[in-house]
Amino acid sequence: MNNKKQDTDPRILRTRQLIRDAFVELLQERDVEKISVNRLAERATINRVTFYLHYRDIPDMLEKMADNMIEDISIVLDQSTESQRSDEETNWRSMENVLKYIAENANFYKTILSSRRVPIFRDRLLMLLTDKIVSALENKGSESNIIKAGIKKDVLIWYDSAALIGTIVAWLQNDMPYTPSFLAKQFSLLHHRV
Amino acid sequence: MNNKKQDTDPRILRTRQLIRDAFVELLQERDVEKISVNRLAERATINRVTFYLHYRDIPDMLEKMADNMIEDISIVLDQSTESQRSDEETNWRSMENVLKYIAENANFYKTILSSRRVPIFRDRLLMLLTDKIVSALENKGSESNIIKAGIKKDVLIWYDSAALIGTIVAWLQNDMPYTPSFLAKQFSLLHHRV
DNA sequence: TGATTATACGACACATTGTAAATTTAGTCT
DNA sequence: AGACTAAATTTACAATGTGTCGTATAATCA
Repeated sequence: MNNKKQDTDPRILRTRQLIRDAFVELLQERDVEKISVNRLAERATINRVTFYLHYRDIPDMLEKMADNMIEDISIVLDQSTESQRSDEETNWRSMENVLKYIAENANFYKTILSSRRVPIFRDRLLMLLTDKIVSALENKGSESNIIKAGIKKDVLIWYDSAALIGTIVAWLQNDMPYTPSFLAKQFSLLHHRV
Repeated sequence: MNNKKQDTDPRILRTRQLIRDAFVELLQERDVEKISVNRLAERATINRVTFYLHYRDIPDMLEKMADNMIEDISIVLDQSTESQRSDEETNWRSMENVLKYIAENANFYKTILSSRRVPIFRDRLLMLLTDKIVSALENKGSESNIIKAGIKKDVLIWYDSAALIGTIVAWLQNDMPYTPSFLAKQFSLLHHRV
């Protein structure tokens, strides 16, 4: 793999870290439309051309940053489900661990997730959570009370995954007034109200 | 009021309509980052300078379009609650009417609501629905089963408002596989599962 | 009809973009 | 340590986009 060099060369890591930090800084100051490669490079104390060595343009940069975010959170999820049985208890633990991880990196996640003009991070997280909910539902099977109550499965999936991501964002925007553990428990109550 | 002229002069109305249509068209073709005032004016068959007579820049245009959208939907909401008080039946009718209205303008709403890079319309709609849910909850009072079950009120509001908007967007993105009436009924089932 | 004003047109200074050299600097490897 | 490799810098360039001038034209309204 050529990735090895990309992931170990300290010059590359340093530059990417500088770009990432500068982007988060600028995003706290202004809308994303006003963030030019010019300003980004200036703030990151790198040359403008160097930016183009790493990313095609700013949307490309956002995508790759979102990829990394999903990778990080997936690792947390995988660690939570090591034991492999996908019951209620496991799902609740997973959510708790994800929230804890987000809380530990609150500055980063608050900025990128709650920034109104950069929905890509929210979208990616939504996809991840949707997958999680789908597989949880499939394990539950068709005898679920929800389905019996006349609620369509896809509507339920749309509803709950959007609810999860929206609540997490609101929680961050309000500076995390509840502990990760408490919020995870709230999700558990809300999600299984039937 | 000076607004009168702004709202009646056919030249102004025509120009704004041209801009709006051109924007929706372009948004279906490319990401919003690639929509310049240049291209927008060209597609709208107006002079570029004319755009600046109406809007400061593209974000300003988006805001004003979102204002109009909220205005339109608020009218639908007000019509639904004209005579009646705010009981369950009324809330359900309101939602049904909003969904019907959106379905009638599906092309416009699908484009602007489901476009990933233009979250302002979704955000505004979220705020509107949040208000609606808050007032519905307040009418219900504190004897609500939900509150008794240990679910925090603000968490519930975050959860359900995000769920509503997310489901509507998913419904549009999937080309409205259910009728407005059916989906409103699904909301009713989901929202009152306790 | 005459006054008003939205729009068109051409032009301007300036910023941003994306790319292409050649060169310097820093990290890696033996 | 010295040689090799590649990342980063520097400078330059054409193309595009931005926001704002006058001034002229044409549609609207009273």
